[in-house]
Amino acid sequence: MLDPRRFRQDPEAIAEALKIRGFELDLATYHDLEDARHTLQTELETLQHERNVKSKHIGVAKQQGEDITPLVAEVGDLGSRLDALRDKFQQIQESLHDFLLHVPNLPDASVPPGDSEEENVELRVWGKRPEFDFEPKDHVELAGTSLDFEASVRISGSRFSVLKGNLAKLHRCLIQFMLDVHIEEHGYEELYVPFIVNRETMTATGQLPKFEDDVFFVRGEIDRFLIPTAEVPITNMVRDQILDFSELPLLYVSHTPCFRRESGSHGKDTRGLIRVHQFEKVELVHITHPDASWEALETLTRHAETILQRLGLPYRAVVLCGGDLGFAAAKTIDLEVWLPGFDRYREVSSCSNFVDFQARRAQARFRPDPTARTELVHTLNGSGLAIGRTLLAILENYQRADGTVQLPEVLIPYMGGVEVLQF
RNA sequence: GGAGAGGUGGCCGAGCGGUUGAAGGCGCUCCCCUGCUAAGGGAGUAUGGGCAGAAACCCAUCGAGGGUUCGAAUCCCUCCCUCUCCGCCA
Repeated sequence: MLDPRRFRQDPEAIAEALKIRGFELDLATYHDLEDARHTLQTELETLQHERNVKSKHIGVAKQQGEDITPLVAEVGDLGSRLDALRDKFQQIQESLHDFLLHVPNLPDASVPPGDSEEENVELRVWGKRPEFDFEPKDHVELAGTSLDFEASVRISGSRFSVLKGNLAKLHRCLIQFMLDVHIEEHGYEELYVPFIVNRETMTATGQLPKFEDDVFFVRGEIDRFLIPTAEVPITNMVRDQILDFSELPLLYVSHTPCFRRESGSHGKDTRGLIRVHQFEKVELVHITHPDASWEALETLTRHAETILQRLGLPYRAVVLCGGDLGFAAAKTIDLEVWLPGFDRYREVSSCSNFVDFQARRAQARFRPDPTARTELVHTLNGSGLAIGRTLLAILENYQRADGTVQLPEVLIPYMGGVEVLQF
């Protein structure tokens, strides 16, 4: 959520800044709500004050043994007038809050203009794309029966996967490898977190209220949702917390499954592991001092890149243009791995700085020094990396003419000495 | 699943219908005193909002939401959560 004060001060400037991401701010509605809020609030508070004063008088009079009936009469219908006014005020407050919850974050000044993916700007390219003296296969062809979509369709439906044998093991080892690097070399603290979360948690990170159609809902006594990314539970570690200055930055890493409805992507990426309802990720989250978040975005992105480099996978880093930017992000750098089977780069990590946007929704604060007022922290996250897509990138980049796959050096110890995958 | 006890500030904890945003303690900040140390004295110390900011003033907030009342931390209802005992269970 954007700062309501800043909003009040200059909504036109905010509307202008949001145009970069192609968001049309409904200024008329905003002004209507804000004006109504202001009028009602003043009116309500005056009336409340009146009631408080009179009630206090009654208390004093009663204690002194005076007759309070005339005083009670004087309060008259104040109560019912207050009730009516409070209802109206709360309704407006709710509408205004809801309005603000639907407004995306302001893009950082460095975010390039553009409407779609095509206008993202390449920052750097790493690694040499493999050259094959044969026609490279995609991961579905390569994995053969180790990737059992017939089973996953029977078990759950389309867009799920069943991995078998060494392919399933490689999938598990990738998780282990990534966690080890981030914990032992990059200094992250590992977390194990819930995969089913409540509405408040989903609202804090920005998935709700706007994107309820994109996530899986769990039926029950209270509303709960399957996490679409580990960012949700991890960032909510600091929801409603007041951290000490000395605790920052917090660096968390966690491996979780991610569940997505993919409701807007019918017919898109239907082949293989590229776009599924359930996949695994190792996620990096930074909770930082507001002055440190831009540097942290660099650090976090480099940490994710380290994984690709260790695995010897060619990739490029792109900065997302305004039109491709996610709802809560101020700036995002995507890491895209080269996929020979698709003859293109595909996203394996998305590293974002949310500045205070999520922190405000989450009321995640810190105290700069013992006497100071609390301030909002900044939050960042990025995949380090998406497991399924990394797995298929390994298959496609390391494939050989005979259909076997040579494993990257760093994974061999994890695989118990297995150097080549045969399917 | 059954029975019971609870949820109050950064933390502990009192209050159970009126001037209580909340005693007391711990912690923290500033000042004073004490030649170190230990200890002592004083003042201050929630969040959000009315309001860009400061002061003053005002409003709201005692797990959440409703209700009763002139007035609710306090009484009633619903929900959420925590703890203890029993049962069940990876």
